[in-house]
Amino acid sequence: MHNYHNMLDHMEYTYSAEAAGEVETYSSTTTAASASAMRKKKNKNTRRFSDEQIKSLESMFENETRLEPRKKLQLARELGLQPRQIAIWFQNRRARWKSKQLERDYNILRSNYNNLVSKFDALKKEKQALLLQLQKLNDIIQKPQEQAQSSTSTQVVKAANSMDSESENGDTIKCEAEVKLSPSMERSEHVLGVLSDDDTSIKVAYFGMEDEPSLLNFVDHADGGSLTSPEEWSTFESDDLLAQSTSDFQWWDFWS
DNA sequence: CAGGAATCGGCGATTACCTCA
DNA sequence: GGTGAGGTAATCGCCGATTCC
Repeated sequence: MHNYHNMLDHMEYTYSAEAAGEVETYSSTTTAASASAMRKKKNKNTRRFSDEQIKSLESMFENETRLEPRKKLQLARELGLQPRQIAIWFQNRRARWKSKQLERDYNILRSNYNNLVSKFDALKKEKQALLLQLQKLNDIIQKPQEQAQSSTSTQVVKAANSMDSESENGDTIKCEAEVKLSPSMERSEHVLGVLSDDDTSIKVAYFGMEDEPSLLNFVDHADGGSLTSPEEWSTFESDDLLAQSTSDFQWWDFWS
């Protein structure tokens, strides 16, 4: 709509070849066809900026990536270039910087991602080791209880028998049997909890949580590794979700 | 004061040309 | 010497912000 201002800008443009004496100023009355012809001629006259010019432009760019109009005019005078050329150079320079920055950002992201992947793998292995350790502990605890339970059952049978035969003393014998039975039954419920795949439920169900903090500590630091710190765990709230994503779909595959 | 036209400068995409392997 | 790739100055078309009337 109102883009012609750019056309005017471009047409009134005078190029660096002017420095060599061939000043060419395009007027706003130039037709499109002749402008095209002149552009071709202009392009033939196009020369790269000198090292000194580039050096000045670069040092200016280091200070500020966008030039104020006044500074642009001043720099143009100093370097013997047109203000438009200065503006274009800064424009192209910003584009190059942005492109490089994108590349740098990409490399940083890729590096972070690789770190996360290796941490995740380490955590998976650690979890497997802990589960294995837990299972072994469970087996160790379960065996003596089974023995105790079988001996208690024998006593209960005996007690029941004696209750039948000695009904006048039955009350004391009956109480003794109940006291011996109940702890082992409760323990067997906890043992069932160990078989769950959920770590939190394991801790709560098996160790009774706050009741036995020493045991919890033992589990948390079983490997002695630094990966078990709360900060590290916070991003992995659901192992199952991550495990699913790794088995069903390698979501990072698109990088490679 | 509101609103449309004009101006300015920036950006992304692209072109034209040059240099170099 | 021809050629393709990469770099860079410049162009084009568009947009948002600001100024002018």
